[in-house]
Amino acid sequence: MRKVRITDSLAYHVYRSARLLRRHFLSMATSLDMELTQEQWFVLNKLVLEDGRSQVDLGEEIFADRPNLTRILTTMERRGLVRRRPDEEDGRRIRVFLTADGRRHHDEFAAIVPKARSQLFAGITKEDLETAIRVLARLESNLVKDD
Amino acid sequence: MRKVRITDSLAYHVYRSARLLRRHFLSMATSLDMELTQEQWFVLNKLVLEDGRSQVDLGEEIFADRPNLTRILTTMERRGLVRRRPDEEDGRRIRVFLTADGRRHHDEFAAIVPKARSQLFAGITKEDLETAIRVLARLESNLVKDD
DNA sequence: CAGCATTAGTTGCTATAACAACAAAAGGAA
DNA sequence: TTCCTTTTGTTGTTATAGCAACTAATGCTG
Repeated sequence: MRKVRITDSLAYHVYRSARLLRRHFLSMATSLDMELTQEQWFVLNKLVLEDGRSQVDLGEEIFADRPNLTRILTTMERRGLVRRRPDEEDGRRIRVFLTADGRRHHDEFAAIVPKARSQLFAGITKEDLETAIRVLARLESNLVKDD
Repeated sequence: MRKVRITDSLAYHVYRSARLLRRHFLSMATSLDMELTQEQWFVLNKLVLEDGRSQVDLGEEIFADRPNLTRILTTMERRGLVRRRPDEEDGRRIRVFLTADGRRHHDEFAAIVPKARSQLFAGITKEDLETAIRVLARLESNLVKDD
């Protein structure tokens, strides 16, 4: 049998990049004296673009499943970044809103993103970066399809 | 301020791909009646290439930090996939060995990897795939450098 | 060789991830 | 309207992720 060497695989690099990015993200937040995880940042970002979304809506975009999102939001609510309010028309839904502090966290973090990106992507051409994004997007759609 | 839209970023796609790959991996293992996580597979793969490595050695390659690896190995040992034995020369080190069952799990899973890959990478050219791997590898080295 | 720094591994704490099971509300069909 | 299905969110269990702190063994230095 031909040996499978995981370190040659895209899957391995996706896994490794994801871990390193996660760690990098945490240290960026810490450098701003914030306690903010990558997933919490995704949520803040989504809420800035469209406040008051239901949890299901948020989950579809950041791709957290419902239980995860419940817990992420519980943590964020405890930290005062978001507020949850029942939907007045649909008793099952809960709408999620940014607090002033949540918005402040978002803006502060967003301000350093461009500089962070330029460091992360040093030595990578624009074309290659776009190719990588396109490859991952296709990989994602291949993976979603076979659900 | 220009809006940062995370879904346009490579970081977002790395995060999303990693989640989808993780999930896909689990369902592949389940389809073989195995209870095997992605990280456990990485460990098996490394041990097949070189058995009896220390935990630090394993950690460097699969990039789990020491506490994580301790717990992953504890789980794997409980499931009978690996065996830990103290290094006879260095009392601090613990060497990790594949069990027969661990090797069986590895071989069974390795056998379906090529087919899985062809599904995952459908519609992606060899060149683009290689570009994506190269981009991620560079991203990783950029991230490791600034530690 | 005595004292201290380093290395390897573990434990504790908190957060995310995947899955199953559950409860409550809404919606649809007989 | 009653019953059943679907949708939304929560809770429970197990596993990984990141960090700090700890122990034990080793190695270095005076």
